[in-house]
Amino acid sequence: MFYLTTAIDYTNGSPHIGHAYEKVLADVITRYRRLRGDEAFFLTGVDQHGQKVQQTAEKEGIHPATFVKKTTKKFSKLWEKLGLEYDGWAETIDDRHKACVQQVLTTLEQQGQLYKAAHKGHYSVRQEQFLTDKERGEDGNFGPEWGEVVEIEEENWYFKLSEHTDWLKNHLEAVDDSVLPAFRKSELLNALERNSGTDLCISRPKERLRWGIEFPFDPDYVTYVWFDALINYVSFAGYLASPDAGLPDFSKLWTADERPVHIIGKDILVPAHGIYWLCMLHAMGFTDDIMPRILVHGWWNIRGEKMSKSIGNIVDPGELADRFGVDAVRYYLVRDIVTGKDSDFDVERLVMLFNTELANELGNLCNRALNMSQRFTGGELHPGTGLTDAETALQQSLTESIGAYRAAMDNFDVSKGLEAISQHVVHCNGYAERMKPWELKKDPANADRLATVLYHLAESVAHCAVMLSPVLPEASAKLTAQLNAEHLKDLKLDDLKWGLLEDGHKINKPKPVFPRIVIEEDA
RNA sequence: CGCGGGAUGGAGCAGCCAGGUAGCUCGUCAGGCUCAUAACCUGAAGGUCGUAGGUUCAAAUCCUACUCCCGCAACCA
Repeated sequence: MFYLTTAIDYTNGSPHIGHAYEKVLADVITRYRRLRGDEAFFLTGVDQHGQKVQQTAEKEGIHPATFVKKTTKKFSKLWEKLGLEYDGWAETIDDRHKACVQQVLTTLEQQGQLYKAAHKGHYSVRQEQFLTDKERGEDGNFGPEWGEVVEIEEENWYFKLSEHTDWLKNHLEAVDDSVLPAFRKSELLNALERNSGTDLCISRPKERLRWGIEFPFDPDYVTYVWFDALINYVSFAGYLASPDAGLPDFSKLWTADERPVHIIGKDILVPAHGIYWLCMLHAMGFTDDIMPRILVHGWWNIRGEKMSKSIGNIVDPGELADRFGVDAVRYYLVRDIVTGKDSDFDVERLVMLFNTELANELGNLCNRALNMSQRFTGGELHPGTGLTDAETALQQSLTESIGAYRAAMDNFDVSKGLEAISQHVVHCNGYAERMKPWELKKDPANADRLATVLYHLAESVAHCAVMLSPVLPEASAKLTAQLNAEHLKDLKLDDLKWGLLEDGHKINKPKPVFPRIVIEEDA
C-alpha cells in the first residue's frame, strides 16, 4: 500500500495558494499511483489545537471548538472545490486522535523517554512564550515587541530527543530517499550537527494553554504541538486504534515494502519533521525499514517576495478557481514549479500555460481530430491497412512519451511528466499537418489512408487522456466521453498499448474541453 | 568565517548529484496551412551558461576564491 500524507494545516486563518499547492500535489501523486495500479491511501487534515487558536477564539468571544469548526470548513470546502480525493481526514480534536496521543505518551513515560524538569528563563507575557538569546536585540535587551518580560521558573515535560539524534544521523545518511530533494537532506544533517544535545519540551501548563490534549498522567498539563499534530500521521492511519474505530488497518498502511511519504513545506522540515518526528517514531519503536520518506516542496513567491499576511499579497486559490476554472489552477500549480524548488506565482503564466498547452495544443488536437473523424468518416474509426514511416514515428513518439511520463511521475516530478504528454501532442499536431487528412478526403481512392491518419490521431488523444487523469480528472473524463471510450477510465498505466480504440469504434461529437481563457483588457 | 537557495539568449525556467558539440515555454521575425478553440505547422535571429582561477583530452556540470540577489522574529506551505 502506498500511504501518503500532507502536513495538516493550522486552523487559525484562511487557506492560501501554498496550502492548495501541497494538497493538489499530493492528490496528483496519489491518483498517479492508482493509475500505476497500486493501492493508495491519502491522508490530509487540519491542526486545531494551540495557543493561537485559543487566542483568536477568545478575541471573537467564542469557544475554541466553535471557532475551529468554522475555519476547518474553509479548508475542507476548498479541497472539495479543487477536486481533491482524500481517503482520510485528520482533525486533531478527534477523540480517536486524543486517545492515540495519550496512549503514546503513557507508553513513552513508562519506558523512561519522558521526564519533568524546571526551566527558568525570560518570559514574554504578551507573546506567552519563553525568550532565548536569539530574541535579544543588538543592545542585548528584549525589544518592545515582546511587551513586559519577566523571569519565571516553570516545570514542564520533556522528551529525551538527545538519545535519538545519533541514530537519526546514521539513518539519514544510510537511506538514500529519507529526505528529498537531496539538498534538503544536507541542510537537515547540518542542522542536526548544531542542535544535538538538547531535549524537547512537549508540554504547557494548563494555566497558560487549555486548548490541547491533556497529559494522561499529569492533568495539570496539555501537550504542546509536537506530540499532538505530528502524531496525526499514525493516529489517523489506525495506530493503536480499536478495530471498530472506523480507522484504517495500520499494519496495511504503514509497511516496509512501500514506506510512507510525508509531503511537507520547506519551513517545517527543520526541526519539526526532519528531527522531532523521526526521533519520536524511533522512540515509539518504529524500525529503520519502516521510517517514512519526507518529500519537501518549495514555496510560491509573489513577484519575488515571500507571501505573507503582513505584506498582504496572499493569493486565494478559491477565487482563482472561480475565475479561471479548477483545471487551470490544478494544472498551473503542478506544472510551473519544479518539485522541491520555489517558484514565482504569476496569473499571466497561469493563463498562458492553460491557453497554450491545454487549449491550443491538447484541446485543439482533440477537437480537430474528432471533428475530422466525424465529418470525413462518419465518426467511425478504422486503423487502415498500411503504415508509413510517419505512423511508425508517431507510435515511437508515444512510447517515448509514456516512458518519460512514467519516469518523471515516479520521481514526483509532475512538471516533467506533463511536459512528456505535451511532447507527444506537439508531434501529433505536426503529423496532422504533414498528412493533411483534409486533402486526403477529397479523393475517395485515399479512404484507407485517411482512416489510418485519423485513427492515429484519435488513438493518441486516448492515451493522453489517460496520462492526464491524475492532474485533471474532470477534463480527462470529458475527453474520454467525447471519444466514447468509457473503458479508458479503468485502464492502468501498463495497459497503455497501441490499439485502445477498436476497429469500427464510433466517437461522439467533439466540444472544446479547454476553452481559451480570454482576459479583458482594462482600457 | 552562521545556514541554505539562486545567477543559463528579451522574459520565465530545465540541465549540474552520476563532466562529452546549450534545451524548453513565452516573446520577436519570415513563411505555410485552413480540419480545428483568432487555433496548427515550418524555418530564422538571439546565449563566451555571474566573475577569476584550477582539475581534465573535455566543465553550465567537479574544486577554490570572489561579486550580486533571495529566504532563515512573527503571520506562514
